[in-house]
Amino acid sequence: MSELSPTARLTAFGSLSDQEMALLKDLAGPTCRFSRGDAIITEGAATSRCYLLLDGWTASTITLPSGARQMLKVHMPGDLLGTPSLAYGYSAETVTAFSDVTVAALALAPFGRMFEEAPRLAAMLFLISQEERVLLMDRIAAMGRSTAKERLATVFLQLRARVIRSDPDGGDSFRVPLTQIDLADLAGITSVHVSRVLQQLRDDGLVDWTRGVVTIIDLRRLAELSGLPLRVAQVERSWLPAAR
Amino acid sequence: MSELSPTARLTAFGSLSDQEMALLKDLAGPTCRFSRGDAIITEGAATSRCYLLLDGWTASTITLPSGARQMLKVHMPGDLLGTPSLAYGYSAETVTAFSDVTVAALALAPFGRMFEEAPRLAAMLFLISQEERVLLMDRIAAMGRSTAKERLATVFLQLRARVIRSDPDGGDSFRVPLTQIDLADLAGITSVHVSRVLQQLRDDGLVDWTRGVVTIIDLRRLAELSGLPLRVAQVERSWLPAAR
DNA sequence: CGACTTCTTGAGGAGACTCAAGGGTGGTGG
DNA sequence: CCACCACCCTTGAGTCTCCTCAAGAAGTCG
Repeated sequence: MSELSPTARLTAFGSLSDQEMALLKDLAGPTCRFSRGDAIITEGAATSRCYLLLDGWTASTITLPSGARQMLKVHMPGDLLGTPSLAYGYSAETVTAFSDVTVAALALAPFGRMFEEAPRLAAMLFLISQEERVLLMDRIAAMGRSTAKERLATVFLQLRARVIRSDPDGGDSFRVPLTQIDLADLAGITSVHVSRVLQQLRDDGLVDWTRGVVTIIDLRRLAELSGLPLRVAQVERSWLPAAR
Repeated sequence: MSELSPTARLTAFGSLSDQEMALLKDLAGPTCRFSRGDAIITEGAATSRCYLLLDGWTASTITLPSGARQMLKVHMPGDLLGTPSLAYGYSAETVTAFSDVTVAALALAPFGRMFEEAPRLAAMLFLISQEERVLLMDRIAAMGRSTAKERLATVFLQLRARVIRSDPDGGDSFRVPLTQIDLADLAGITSVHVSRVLQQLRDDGLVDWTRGVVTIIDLRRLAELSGLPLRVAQVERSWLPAAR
C-alpha cells in the first residue's frame, strides 16, 4: 500500500510505508539472509511464519507434477512473503531468492497480536492483500483471454508498476534480475516463444529487453496491447482505524 | 474460513461461520436483492462498499477491451464481494448474479471499525483473503501450464471444494447454475472446446456434466489430472486474537 | 580459456480457435 | 396446447498460435 500523501518518499520501500515497515519489524524476529537460488519457503512445508522482504528480489512459484513451473509473483523489498499459505497448514508456493536477499521472519503469535494492538497496520495489510488479489486477477484475465504478446505486455506493466512503487523517480528503464526463462514462467509460455515475442515487441517499438534491463518505450500502446487498465492503488483512507 | 471444530455445522454458510456472519451482519446495512443477470458491482465504478453474499450465486469477471470475458471466481453464500477493489478507487471486477440473490451491503466505515472492535473477525477476514489468493494462484498455475482438459479438472475441483464447504454432506454430485459458456469463461477456453473436452472427461470416467449438474466420478484421478493438491483450509488458530 | 547458462532461429506438429450449421430444451404468447 | 423463439449444446472443417525438438551463437563465470 503506497502512502499517497504529498510526503512522497513514504513509498520508498515498496508495498509498505516506512512507518509500517518499522512497526512490522518491531513485531518481527531477527533478520536472516539467503543467496541467489535459495528456497526461502518450500511448497508443502508446514507454515509457521511469514517473512518481510527487506532487501533483494524473490519470486513465488508453483510446480506441477509434470515439472512445469508457473511463477506467480516477483517480490521486491517491502513485500510480505508466505501470507497466502497462512490459511492452510502447509505452504502453497515456493519462494526463491533471485539475488542475495535479507528477510525478517514474522512468527504467527506476533502476527496475531498485531490485529489487537495495531489495527491500523492490520487494516493496511488487509488492503495489501486485496491489492495482491487484483494483481492475480489481472494475470488470470491475461492468461485466459490473450495471446502471448499481450500476456508479456501485462507482465512488463506489472513489473513496471511495482518497480515505480519502490523508486518513483526511476523512469521507464530499469533492471530486473530475470532471464527470459523467468519471463516465460511468469507469462505461462515457453522461453523459446518469449524470445520470438520479445522481438516483435521491440520491432513494434513498445518495449526493449536487453539482458535484464527493461525499457518501456511506449507505455500507452503497451497498456492498450495488454488490455488491462494501468491500476493505481488509491485507498479511501478515511475509514481506516486511527494509528495507535 | 471454515470452522473446523467438531461442531461441524458452523461451516453451513460457507466461507464464514455463523458466528462471524452474525457479527458481520451487525456491521452491515440492510439487505438488498438482485435478479439473475443483474450487475451487483460494475468494473470501473467507484468503490464505496463491499457486500456479504447471503443467498444465491454470483460470479466476478473481468472484461477485456476485445469483449472477451474472463471469469475469476464463483461466489456462494458467505462470501464477501468486492473486497479486492477496496485497495483501489474503482472496482476491478464486475460481479453478476447467477440467480436471484440477497446481499448485505458493508459500508467502509463499519468495515474500518471492525479492525478496532473485532480483531478476531478482522483476522478471519484476512485469512479468508489469503485463501482466495491461493485459489487464484492455483488458477494461474492451471492456466499457465496445463491443457484445457486439466484446466477444466481444476475448475471442477475448486467448485466441489467450495460447494462442500457450504454443504459437507452433499456428496459428489451437485447443481451449479452455470452453462458451458460460463465454464469456458472460468477455464479460459472457448465454449466449443468445453463441449469437446467434457466428452473426454465423461469418456474417461472422471466427471459427468448434464445441464448444470456436476458429478465427480473419480475424485482421485481428477485431482491427479489437475496436477494441483486438493487444498483443505486448516488454520493454526492458536495465534488468532481472542474473541471479544 | 573452457564449461555452463542463456538466447536465437528453424522446422514440424499439436492443441485450441474460428466459422458454421444443426439439434435440443425451456419459456412465452397466441 | 401448440408454435415460435432464444439460448444452449454438439459436431465438423480449416486455420493459427504456440509448443517441441534441435542446433548453434552469444554471453558469463570460475
